[in-house]
Amino acid sequence: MRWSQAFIPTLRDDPTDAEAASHRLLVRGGYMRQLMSGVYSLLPLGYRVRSKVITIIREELNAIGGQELLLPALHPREIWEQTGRAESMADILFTLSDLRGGDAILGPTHEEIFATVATELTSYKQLPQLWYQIQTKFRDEARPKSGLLRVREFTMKDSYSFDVDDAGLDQQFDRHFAAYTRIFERLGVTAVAVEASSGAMGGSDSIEFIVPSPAGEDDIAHCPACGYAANVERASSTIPSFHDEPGPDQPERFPTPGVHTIVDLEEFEGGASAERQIKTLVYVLDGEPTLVLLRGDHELHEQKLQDGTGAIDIRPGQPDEIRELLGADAGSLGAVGVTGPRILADLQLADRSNMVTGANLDDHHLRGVDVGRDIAVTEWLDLRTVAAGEGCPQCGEPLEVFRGIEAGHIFKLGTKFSKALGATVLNADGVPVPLVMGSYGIGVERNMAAAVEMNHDDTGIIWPVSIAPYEVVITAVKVDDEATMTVANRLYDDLNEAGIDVLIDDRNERPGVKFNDAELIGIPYRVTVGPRGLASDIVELADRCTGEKSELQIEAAAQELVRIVTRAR
RNA sequence: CGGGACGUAGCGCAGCUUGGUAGCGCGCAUCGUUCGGGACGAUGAGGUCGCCGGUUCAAAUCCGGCCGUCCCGACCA
Repeated sequence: MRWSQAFIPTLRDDPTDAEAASHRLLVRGGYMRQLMSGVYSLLPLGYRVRSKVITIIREELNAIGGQELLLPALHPREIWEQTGRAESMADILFTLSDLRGGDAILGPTHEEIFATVATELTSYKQLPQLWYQIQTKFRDEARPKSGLLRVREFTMKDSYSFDVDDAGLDQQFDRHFAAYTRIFERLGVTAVAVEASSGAMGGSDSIEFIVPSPAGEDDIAHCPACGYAANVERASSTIPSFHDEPGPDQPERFPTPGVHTIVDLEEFEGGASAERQIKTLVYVLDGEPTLVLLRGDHELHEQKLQDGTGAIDIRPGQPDEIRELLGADAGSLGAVGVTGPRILADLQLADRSNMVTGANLDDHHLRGVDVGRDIAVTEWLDLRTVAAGEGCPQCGEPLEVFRGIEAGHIFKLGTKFSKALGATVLNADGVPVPLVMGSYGIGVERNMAAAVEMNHDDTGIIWPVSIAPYEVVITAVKVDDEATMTVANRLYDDLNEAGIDVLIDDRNERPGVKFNDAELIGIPYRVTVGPRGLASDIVELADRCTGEKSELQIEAAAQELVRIVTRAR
């Protein structure tokens, strides 16, 4: 491509509304433009990167036996009602109606539709099957952000596996794990595999691939010693057990005027340290008020609450709901003697005694509470948020917590969707069994952004060769110098012929402008052709990643570049 | 959905307090001089001041409503 003919609208200034590095650089480098919140147009450079990402994904999926197909983005609402997700995912569904008055949904993911197609499978002999597509998803995110990292319309590679039993699913899951590992390697992003919550997907097991980055939105608990890694939505940890002094035979109520928080009670004369307090929260789970208990210094993780209870709709109770339920305001709540609502308690409260909690009477608390004796716990769950420094659940060494971008997610779905939609086959015994499904997703544009987050500097993007829009840029220093253009054009032709993606900067601009643009858009190799080098029969090679410069003999330049680029791919 | 900020030329911004001809830098076009790390001079083109309504002789500016965008939080694959 000749830069003079290309549409590469680079900007001198950073766009003000772009915070994340990938957002800022992709806009400034002329890769994309925003159309509306969370919706972007990919310009020629952006489209080239996207195509390369897709090619890599496609190659790796084909390598594990995936069959590519294409399903609609427009779905009838009824199918989504059959699995209950019209309701459970309602807040992110784009919905529309057609001329017949029917309701339609723009697909946010495709489990329902793949399962529908899979109803045509009839025998275990046809299994396993692995189908995938590379297709546009629509999710009406409450808060799109950070350019391509969190958008409302995006391309996803989603694959779905169908097996007759769990053993088959496990195999397909493991194959995807390996394929994903190769994909991220080839994309030039380091992704860490972590245990994750399945969220709205349901199913038994799921693994996220997380690219460490402060621009991400997921917190990962990681053990440097043994390699344990889990999203905090799911991570557990060990903490020292707490030794309780013996307490009274029954709880004692005492006045605590003005005490409304854990900290207040710690500082209150006759109060207790946070470790000795029981925090009582009121949540409404699918319309049902529920008490949630944790140790005073522990934070609830709502995803754990949702996963642990299977609730679809989950929210903190309103002040009036709390008062109606317990007869007191937040700050004086407790579960002692409460019998109506469900009481969910964090595991760390088990066997604790002589603790302090609210008395369900404003400005009063109870001391000497023995959890097992005094509170009618309905269910014990892991509800607390893991914190850095706590013990690894596998080896006990201190955990680290880091931020990252969810670059991919693979799920063992089980039979949730096949049962709901009637996708069954006959097994070897002639008995109809629901297909055992897995689903596996990678966000294409999100991975482009993740690659930029990981690979950039002050002057611009540093693309991995594998997904760079062009592998080589030839910078012709002086376009009205005949010798320069002869050499530059010949090199351009030779590289093109050798199958190298090459861009020649033949614009009539000053060299500084060209160098800066080349670095901004992040082409891995820049070859400078100009009178200065030509005088000694050389062109200059600059490596965008290392910053190193070297000289190439003109006659050997094309061959040498082909060798370098081919090796780096 | 809660909190905060912003909307004026392709991009980055000033002007608004105190109402009166819409400005600056970059970019763009033409010409000239330049040319190995974002040149210089000259001459130009380009704007329903987010939208609707109100006040006023007069609104980018004051008032009301709406829309849009970003950031923090909540939520989310």
